[in-house]
Amino acid sequence: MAKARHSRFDCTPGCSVEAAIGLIDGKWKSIILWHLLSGTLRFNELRRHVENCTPRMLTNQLREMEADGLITRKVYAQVPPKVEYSLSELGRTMEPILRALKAWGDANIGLYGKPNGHDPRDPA
Amino acid sequence: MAKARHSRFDCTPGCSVEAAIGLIDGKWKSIILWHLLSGTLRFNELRRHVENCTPRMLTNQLREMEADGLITRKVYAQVPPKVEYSLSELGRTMEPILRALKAWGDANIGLYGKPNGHDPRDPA
DNA sequence: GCATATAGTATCAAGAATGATACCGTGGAA
DNA sequence: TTCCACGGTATCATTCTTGATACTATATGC
Repeated sequence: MAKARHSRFDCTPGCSVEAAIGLIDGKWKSIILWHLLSGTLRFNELRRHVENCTPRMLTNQLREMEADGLITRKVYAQVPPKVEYSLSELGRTMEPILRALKAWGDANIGLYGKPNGHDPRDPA
Repeated sequence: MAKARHSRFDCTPGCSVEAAIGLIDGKWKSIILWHLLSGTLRFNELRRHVENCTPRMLTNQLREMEADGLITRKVYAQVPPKVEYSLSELGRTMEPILRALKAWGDANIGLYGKPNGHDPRDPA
């Protein structure tokens, strides 16, 4: 988060929920985390996995998650460069969340996607 | 979502994750859903639960979630008006996600908040 | 000498999300 | 007669987020 969209300070009952979601609500974060669940990936590997994500955004999201302690960045002093991203221990603790999201999506994706091959809101 | 921040159409492997999170990434949505887990609430009850949320935003988020089929809006023909919000059946299926978020937040909230009773960034 | 691959960065622009504030109708209570 | 509660809406402004595009350094292979 460039600047916390979900505040981390108030503590109404929904606070913890807010806190947790605040860490994964970047446009690509959940997807990145999901892919990292399967193992370490290099920058360009991530780019290939997360299509349509510009390098700027990818760097952005990775840096934010690194700052949040969710992922680890390992740089190899090589040329051409080699940088590996992986889940930190903390990041791994998000696995239940990610799996719950995945499960829900798998179960309900038909609702707003391709029940009959196209989305109703899709003009084509 | 005024306009889907998380696209609902691509289908890279992280797709379902994206789809699920797309429905709850409004600034207040997860919190609203969390409170509705405990039962039906009226508009102003929600306002009291979700502090700092302007009526405009509350309406906004509620309408979006209604459009997404997550919540149900029941209007009573009374004066003064009475409107009740509750989780739809679909909304209820999000409970595992919400609980996972809550569990994570509860376990890790100390990381970025009040490890010693107050936030260091809190002026008071 | 030249192109290639890697892991980014810089700059600018657009678009989306959120906030602040004021306002609405109505029926009942004071 | 005036005020309040309820469930919002309207309008404007601001801030946050995201995208597009071009660009960098350097060792290696051709």
